[in-house]
Amino acid sequence: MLKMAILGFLRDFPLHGYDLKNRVAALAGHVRPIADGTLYPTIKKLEEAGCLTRRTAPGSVAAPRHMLEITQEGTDQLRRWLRSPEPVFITDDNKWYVLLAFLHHLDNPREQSIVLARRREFLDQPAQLFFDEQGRPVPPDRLESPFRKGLMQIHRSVNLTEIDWLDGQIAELDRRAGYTAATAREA
Amino acid sequence: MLKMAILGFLRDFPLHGYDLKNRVAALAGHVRPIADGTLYPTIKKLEEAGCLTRRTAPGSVAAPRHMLEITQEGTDQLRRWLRSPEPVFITDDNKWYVLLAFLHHLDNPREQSIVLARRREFLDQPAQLFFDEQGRPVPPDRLESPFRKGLMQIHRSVNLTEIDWLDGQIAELDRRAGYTAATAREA
DNA sequence: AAGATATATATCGACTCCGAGGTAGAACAC
DNA sequence: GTGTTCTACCTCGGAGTCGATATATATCTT
Repeated sequence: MLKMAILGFLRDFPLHGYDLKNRVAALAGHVRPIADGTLYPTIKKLEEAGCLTRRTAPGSVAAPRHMLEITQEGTDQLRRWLRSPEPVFITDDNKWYVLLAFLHHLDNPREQSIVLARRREFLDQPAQLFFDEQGRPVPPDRLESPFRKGLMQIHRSVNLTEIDWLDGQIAELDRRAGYTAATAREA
Repeated sequence: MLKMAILGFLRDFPLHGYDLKNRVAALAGHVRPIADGTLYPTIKKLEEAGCLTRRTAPGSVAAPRHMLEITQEGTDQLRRWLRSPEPVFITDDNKWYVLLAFLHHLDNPREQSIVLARRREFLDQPAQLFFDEQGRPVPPDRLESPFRKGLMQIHRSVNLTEIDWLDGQIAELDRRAGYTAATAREA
């Protein structure tokens, strides 16, 4: 997840580690800062893998910065992750939202649409969150805990909101992909 | 998170590992199954810490089950985690929803209200998710990516839904806590 | 009769990430 | 002038989790 976020941000424009840290924190955990001990070793690994290069530049107020730039290899890797995300990126909300934040780097509307459809399919499964002693699902109105009731209520509302957006977005992307295909045939 | 979920479920009624696995999967990742290699060592650790005991019982169709029961020590531990959750349990949606699923095990409405208020306070912070090259926040309507736009839109809608529910719930709990205090003073 | 599937438990190596610690310079408050 | 905060980088140990692998039984399918 962190690797995707780093390459995704660098695809927009070059950044140094400290800046990256703040951007990832704002996006991923909203406000949960990403630890230095996580960020810097990950940058190092991406550099060793040839996904990014660094240039030392003078710091604005303090120590010199390492300006990071994404390479062609890094761009390819990012696109592979976005095009064929692992299942957990579809089902884990945190990871999904990070993926969504960089999906525009996949420049083919058809490919974007396919990823959104995977999420859409996942959200379609009705949520059975709680079960009784015999293993039978307990419907929201039978739950004794008001917190569990609220949890399911919120969960349902959130899902409907996202499904709504997904449907509109998928339709729009498919329309555009259709035009692109038609234009390509004409030419 | 997994430890809290295990003790939380066992607080309702005794369960064996396999059953626990399915319940945690349904709740936590919604559908993301928790790996065996995660569950069983965690159960073992909780047992060693005196938080649960196990009794071997014949399996319904297969190998013998280890029926797990929570101890007084385990109940105390669970309540401590619920009463004073670490910051990440407030800010990470996945973890927060797990906490919410077991908050009814904290039987004092005042304590429950305090936890909800912490979440409420966190949600009040306006989300600045994306920044431009100069580090200035980019408002949703200025974002070029429709995915980022959707992301912020959904995020906002979700927050409002949860805030609404939290406010109602906190008011109800405080009302009840007031009554309890009044009744206690009368007696 | 053989193979797949569901139940049920357990270990091990790998990976991700965090938290605590260290280095260092500039700005700002007291 | 001294302490604190913010910028900026880095390492090490540990916690948590996953995926692969192993074992075993019962049922259902072919």
